[in-house]
Amino acid sequence: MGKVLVSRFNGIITSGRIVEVEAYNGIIDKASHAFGGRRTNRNEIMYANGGVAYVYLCYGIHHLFNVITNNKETPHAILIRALEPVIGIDEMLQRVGKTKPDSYRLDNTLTRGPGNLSKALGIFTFHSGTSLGSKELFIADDGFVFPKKQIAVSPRIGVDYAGNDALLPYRFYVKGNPFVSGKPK
DNA sequence: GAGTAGATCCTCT
DNA sequence: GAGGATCTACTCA
Repeated sequence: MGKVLVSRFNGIITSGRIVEVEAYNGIIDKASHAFGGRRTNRNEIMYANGGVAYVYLCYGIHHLFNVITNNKETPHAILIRALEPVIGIDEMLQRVGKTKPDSYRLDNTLTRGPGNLSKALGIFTFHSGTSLGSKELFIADDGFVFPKKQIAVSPRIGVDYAGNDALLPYRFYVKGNPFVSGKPK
């Protein structure tokens, strides 16, 4: 949280500050693809050493971007759910297909929600497995931190099928930030 | 403003 | 052959 996710494809730089994330707690988390130690072609990446990207297609439309966080054989992941745009806003708008020349700089749907932010940064499934130490895709730390008071916790979104695990407080977000998905309070 | 359907395709059973 | 870590637009009130 508070760090900056940067993509640099074809010399075009786009980046955004991370304002909303969800944790997926490995093999004991029903909402995780790795629940019960499941291991498939798709989620094989989750069992790799931390620091790589895990991207997959959801509902046939949306690319969801995760960061693998733990050691080899321990499939923990963080889903990046929302960014606050920093660099390359025009580029991102083009990728999303938004025009709105009048008020587009205030458009907070650009990187709001996991599907949108992946599209905005130009991240697709073939980036799955990319190291976040690469020059194309990485997370930068510019020293900025959100005050603890601004960080809120809640259950995760869109994981109702996971039973009790859907209630776990694994979602973290910046209070009042307009790019956070879900309903503002 | 709230609630719901439709999009759309890869992955696993 | 079914369903999903989602989003948008449209309906109805």
